[in-house]
Amino acid sequence: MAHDERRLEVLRAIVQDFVSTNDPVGSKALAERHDLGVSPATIRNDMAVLEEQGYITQPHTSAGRVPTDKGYRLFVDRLSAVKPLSAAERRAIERFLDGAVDLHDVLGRTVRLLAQLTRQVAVVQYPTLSRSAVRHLEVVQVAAGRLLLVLITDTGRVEQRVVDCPADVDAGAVPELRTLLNSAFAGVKLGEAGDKVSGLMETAPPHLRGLVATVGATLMETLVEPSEDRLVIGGTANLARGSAMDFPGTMQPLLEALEEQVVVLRLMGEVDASTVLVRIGEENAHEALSGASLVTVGYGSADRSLGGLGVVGPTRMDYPGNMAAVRAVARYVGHLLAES
Amino acid sequence: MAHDERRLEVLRAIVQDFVSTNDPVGSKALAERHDLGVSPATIRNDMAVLEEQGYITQPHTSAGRVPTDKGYRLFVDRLSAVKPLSAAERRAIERFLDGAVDLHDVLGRTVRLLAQLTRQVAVVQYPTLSRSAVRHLEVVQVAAGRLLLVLITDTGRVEQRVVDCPADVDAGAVPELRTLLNSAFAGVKLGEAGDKVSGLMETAPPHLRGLVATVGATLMETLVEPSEDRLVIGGTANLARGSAMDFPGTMQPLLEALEEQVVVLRLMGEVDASTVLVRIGEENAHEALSGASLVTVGYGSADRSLGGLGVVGPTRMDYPGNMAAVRAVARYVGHLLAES
DNA sequence: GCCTGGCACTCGCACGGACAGAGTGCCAAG
DNA sequence: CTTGGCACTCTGTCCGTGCGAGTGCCAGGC
Repeated sequence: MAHDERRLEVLRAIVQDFVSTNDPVGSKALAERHDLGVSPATIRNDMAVLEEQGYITQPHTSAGRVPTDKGYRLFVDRLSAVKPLSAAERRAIERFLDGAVDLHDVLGRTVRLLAQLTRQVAVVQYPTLSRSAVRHLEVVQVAAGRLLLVLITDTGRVEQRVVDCPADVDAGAVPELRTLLNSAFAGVKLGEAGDKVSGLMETAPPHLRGLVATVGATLMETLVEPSEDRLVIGGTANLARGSAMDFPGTMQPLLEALEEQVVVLRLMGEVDASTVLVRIGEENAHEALSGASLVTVGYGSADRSLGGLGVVGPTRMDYPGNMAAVRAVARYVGHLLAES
Repeated sequence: MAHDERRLEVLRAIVQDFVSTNDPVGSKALAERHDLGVSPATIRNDMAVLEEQGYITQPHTSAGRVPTDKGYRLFVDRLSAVKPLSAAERRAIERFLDGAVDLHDVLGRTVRLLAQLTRQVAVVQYPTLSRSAVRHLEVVQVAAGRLLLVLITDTGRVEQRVVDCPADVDAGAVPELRTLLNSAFAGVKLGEAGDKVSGLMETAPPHLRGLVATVGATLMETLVEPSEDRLVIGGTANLARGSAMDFPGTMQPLLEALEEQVVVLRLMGEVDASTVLVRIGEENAHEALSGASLVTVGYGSADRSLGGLGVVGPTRMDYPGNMAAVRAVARYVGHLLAES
């Protein structure tokens, strides 16, 4: 029925106008700025229905309408067209990300790029350890009874741990240990490394047994536990830009939640590389995020996902634009890390 | 002259009251809250002089007085007693920092600790590469013509670079190269490594020459250039706490400057482990920092400084408290990194 | 049956005047 | 040099008013 369709069109217009102007939008302004082909009065009727259904609301009795979380949700699910990036933006992505020297650099550039592209807070998760594979294990003796263990993954991530050994370590044993560990672990996915550790205890030559036991314990912690899924955050200055309206009172709780990382990390756990996931306002169970929206997606090659990235901003954000930017950046980063 | 001394006492009282209440302080309130032994009228006279000398100012004709940057400066230089940390705080430092597993973890904990202790934005510089020494160099072949170079410093910092070689690398050459590099560089201070690289070109066995040349070039970049003096920042949520008054309008420029890092890094270059450096408001040449104060100090062992750390906040901050916290944390971190 | 123009109504907000309170500067006296 | 007193100058607040935006509803037209 044309009737229902126009009503959705009205909702779309409201969202678009409100996002770009940050003012509650009234029936008259809507009729002027969009070719809806009907008069303000008709739009008012539609708005009344939309409000009854919970898609929009009015801040005060005599102000225009503002989308609710539910309204944004409908907009994102059914009303927003994919918004292709401009050629300039595509070029910016390449120019920005190429020439990164190591993983840290890639992620640092990514977060700055995303923040700049979307003018929101950007968040990038370090490649999750358990999904990567061991490329190399390095053992360095830093003192008589102290070894430094360095793990290099095929995503370029480096983890290090100091291992205190009960007895002094024979210098000659270190290269042996290194060879042993590498032949056992090279190429093994971190999530599956736990079994190997116990296997190694038995097959190791006798004179290395003690050492392997000690090192193995630390290795277990490092490999198996998803100990620190780190997060890189950037563009927090963007929060302070339109703040007054966007975040009621203060944005302190939001900043705290971002620094806390754990909340965002949990959300990142749900991402997947094929679809951009949008969480709007109250949909985020966590209180501090209830006034914010997240646009996230997984990155990685086709066969495995490495981690997630995305942006955080006020519910009043440019969803189509941000979704496009997030997806494009994730694709590029995925390729970059897959080939290295 | 007792006269002058009391005037300074008045300034101290003004700073203390203003810092704790965030309200311009008037003569009457001062007389009540502090035992200055004189009447409000006398204090008014002193205030008039202090204002003429530029130490305080009044926001409006009929409001109390507020310290100027110059006033804070005098306070910091001559009026503030060292404020020892409470036993609880000392314990918090130890409990918080012990149990860190690697360098990244140490710095992450440090920045959180400082932010929590001072309720300001905390900033910690990664140990500057040029002041550290090489502990180990690792070479890993990740593809036929591609090597991964991992540098481990004695401060526990790890740097990695991918090296693309023009020709395929013989697998047997990798261990040789590793041994060669380590015997040449182990223990060498990074700042002095440049000479070694050129020396190495000549002394290397003929079949490794080409490889050494390629790897050497990358090594030079990594070792000699103070490429990325990274910064860890935390507690930005503290900026949003008292914001309204503390930062005129928006704190966006300050957040941007912090993310930019370069401004703060330059300031960090001037620190030294023996004295806590305080920069107040306009003393920071940079515009974005003109409304903020920095309290910084170097950390490291007695014989060499590794980097700087500190806090950033509104000029209206608890200088003695922050100075004490910054110094105490720097000492502890210095010890921690020196022994590892 | 749906759209439209008209109209009365409701608020929020900006403006302006009045007022109280805080704080000062100055002066004359101790 | 200090002190109490006093007049003065502001700011912040409260209130009342008017305006404008926007709505909801109704009766008439396509």
